[in-house]
Parts: sequence; C-alpha cells; structure tokens
Amino acid sequence: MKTTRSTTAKTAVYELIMNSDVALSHSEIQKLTGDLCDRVTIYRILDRLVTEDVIHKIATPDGLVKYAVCQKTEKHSHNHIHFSCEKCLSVTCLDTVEPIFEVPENYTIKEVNFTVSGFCPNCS
Amino acid sequence: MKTTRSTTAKTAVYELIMNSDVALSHSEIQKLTGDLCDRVTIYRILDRLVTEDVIHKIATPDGLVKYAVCQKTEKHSHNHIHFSCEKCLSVTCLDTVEPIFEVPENYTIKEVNFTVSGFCPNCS
DNA sequence: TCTTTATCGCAACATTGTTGCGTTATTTTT
DNA sequence: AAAAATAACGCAACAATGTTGCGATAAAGA
Repeated sequence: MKTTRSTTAKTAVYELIMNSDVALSHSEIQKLTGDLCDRVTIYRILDRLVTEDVIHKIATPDGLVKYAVCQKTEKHSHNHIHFSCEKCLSVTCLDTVEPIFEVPENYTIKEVNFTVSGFCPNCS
Repeated sequence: MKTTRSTTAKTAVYELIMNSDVALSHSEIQKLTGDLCDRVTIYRILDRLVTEDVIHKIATPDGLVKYAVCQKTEKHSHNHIHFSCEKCLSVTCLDTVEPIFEVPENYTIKEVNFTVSGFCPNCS
C-alpha cells in the first residue's frame, strides 16, 4: 500500500498555503520558497496535497490556477465562493457565503466552483 | 479611430463557436479549422471577439480556457452557470439557471463565474 | 482604383505543466 | 541502530499553451 511521507519541501509548501489568506499559484509558491526545491517537485507536492485533500485547486476566470486551504464546514466543504481581485490578482475564499442554485436534473453534480471577480476590499 | 474588420478566419472561428452547443478551447478550434489560419491568428481572433463582446471566456475548474457565445438576457448577461463535464470535458452554458448569492459589502463585484462540474446528460 | 491600416503569417520566445530515470532520504523492519 | 523498502527528489527533456515583433497581405473607405 502506498503511503505518504512528510518532507521539508512538502511541509514548507503546505505552511505557505496554510498561512496565506489568499490562494497561491505555482509560480508564487516557487518565488516564496526560493531555491528550496525544484520546480517539478512543487508540482508534485501540490498534486499530492490535493489528493490528500488538505488543499484544493482553484482556477480564476482567466484560467490561472491557484491553491488554497479552505475551512471545511460539516458538509459541502467545497461549495463556497472564491473572490478573484482584478487589480491585485489575489484570490480569497469566502467560506461564509454559500450560493444557492439549481441545475436540470439530468446533470450529475460532483463539484461546485463559484468565482466572483472585481475589486477586493484593499483595491476597492 | 480603430475599427474592426471582418475576415474569413474571424468569421469561421465565430461561426464555429456560435454553432457549438458547448464551449470550445483554442486547440479545439484549431483542429476544427484545420489549416485555415495560423495558431497565433486564432489567439488574436479570440481576443478580439472577447473585446467586441460577442463571445466570452470561461475557465474550467482545472484552468482549461474555453470560449462560448451566451444568450444574453436583459441584465446580468454573464451571470449564469456553466456546466463542466468531467468525463467528456465539454462545457455548457446553463443560461436558464441563475445563482443566488451574497458577498461582504466591501467587495466590488464586476463579474461572476459559476461552474458546476460532474457528469453531463450524455455521460450520466 | 488607390490609400490606409487592421489583420495575417512566420519566427522566436515565455510560461506552464508533464514524464522518465537515476539518486536521495524518509519510514518501516530487522 | 543498522539495513531494507520505496516515496520523494533533482535533473534533463519534452509538450502544451500563450505572447511579441515585424514585414507582408488584404479589408474598407476615399
């Protein structure tokens, strides 16, 4: 059985995302970690953390991919809004806000990804 | 004053997107158009069509960028749900469905991008 | 038809993400 | 505590996606 290991790089990347109040992209993480580890390693760590379900992947409306830890509520943990600032390009989880919606019944819903873009409090 | 011109390539790309019931990516458009025009030209046409507001850009939860024409309702024309199928990777506009949500007032909302993923009617 | 210039094609480059493989280091077992 | 097993790593190479500059081409108006 395949187990998961804790390494310095993995811990560092996780803590970065953990302590950030905005979602981080691969390139941002790379800059923040400096030469701690290889570019490829960061990709692999991010994949692993997503698989382990401790962080999750977000895409901005432009297709920019970012990662964040979200406070999990009891159910529908990923069913919340992300705010993407057009000015400073930051992405924030609005965990308290839960959207209401309906889709035709012939669709099977697996995941929800709701991004609102505009200006964040700092840039408004 | 900068005007916009109608070319064979632009018309072809627009009609492809127009007649598709799912959103199309750059690479999909490239395959469909064959060797009608250069790869770069398609990028520029897509940018222009977005600027001219006849198509719009969508990103799947994975960060895959696609383009679609959406039926515009009176207001909040872009304020609707996109469905992204995890099996066939198609993206569909659910124009009839309008999500309800709230964000803290210190945020300025410019645009809304709501993507629900799972299995589409064909793949369910 | 002629002129203007938006659009195009091509080449070159930048960014982002993936894969294979030999090496390193974490974890488990002895 | 040392050895064995293997997850994770670094590096190189590659693939996909997106951007920029510039001379050539072709729309649109005069």
